[in-house]
Amino acid sequence: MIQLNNKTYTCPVDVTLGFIGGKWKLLILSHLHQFDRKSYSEIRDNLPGISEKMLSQQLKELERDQLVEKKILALKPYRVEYFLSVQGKSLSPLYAFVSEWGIKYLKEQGIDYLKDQHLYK
Amino acid sequence: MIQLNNKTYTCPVDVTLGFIGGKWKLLILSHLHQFDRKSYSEIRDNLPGISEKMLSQQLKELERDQLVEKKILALKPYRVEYFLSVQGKSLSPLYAFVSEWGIKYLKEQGIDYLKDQHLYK
DNA sequence: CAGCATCCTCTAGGATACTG
DNA sequence: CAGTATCCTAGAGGATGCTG
Repeated sequence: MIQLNNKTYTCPVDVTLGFIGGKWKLLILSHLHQFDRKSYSEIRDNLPGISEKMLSQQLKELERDQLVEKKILALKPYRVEYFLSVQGKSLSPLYAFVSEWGIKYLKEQGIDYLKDQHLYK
Repeated sequence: MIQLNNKTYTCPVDVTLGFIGGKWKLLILSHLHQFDRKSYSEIRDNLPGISEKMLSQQLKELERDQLVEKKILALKPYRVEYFLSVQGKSLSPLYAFVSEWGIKYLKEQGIDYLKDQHLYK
């Protein structure tokens, strides 16, 4: 067992899951990976089903864990943008692989995501 | 939105997460990746904290999703072994990356997992 | 040994309304 | 626009005991 920051992990995989585990983290991260910089409402609108509570909560945790950074663009009207930090970008191969794997799986099921992407908005 | 098997997915990442999401799946899969073939009790003992209910439930789902296969070795005494299917092995780069990332993160925190692995049993 | 069946807990996550 | 504050619930996950 690995002790770190008052938490216990069973193995390195468990450690990584501590950062990206849960229902939304990987979806948020891979969206930022795909679209570079996004406002709060852009992320929300690109993740159908997420509640505002979950979005702000997960973003806050991702900031705390230094995977995501926030930049305040303007105070009135209040505008921000979120983007992957260096640490967050170090997981880029993961976002890419998980997305590719999904696309490949869909293709095996007869769904051409890349071709029909406009249909899935 | 992508429709597949009566479920709705927001993007390919979401599709992949349908297979490996949750608290235990990736841990089970990466263990089988690391150790090739394992009996039920070996997996259980290598995943501290997992309940038997969770283990058998997750294994069953992984079998259903064709990421894991089970081979019955003997009937009395009943002996089985679990191992990654071809589909399960297609996620190997993921297991490797997630583990490597965790090891690298630990090293940045001053923990040399590979060197001190014997301490974490 | 490999696992169900039960029952239970708890918290991740959701709905809604409100604020700077 | 970008969030917070409350309140609430489903279901993921846990504990225990039993079976072929």
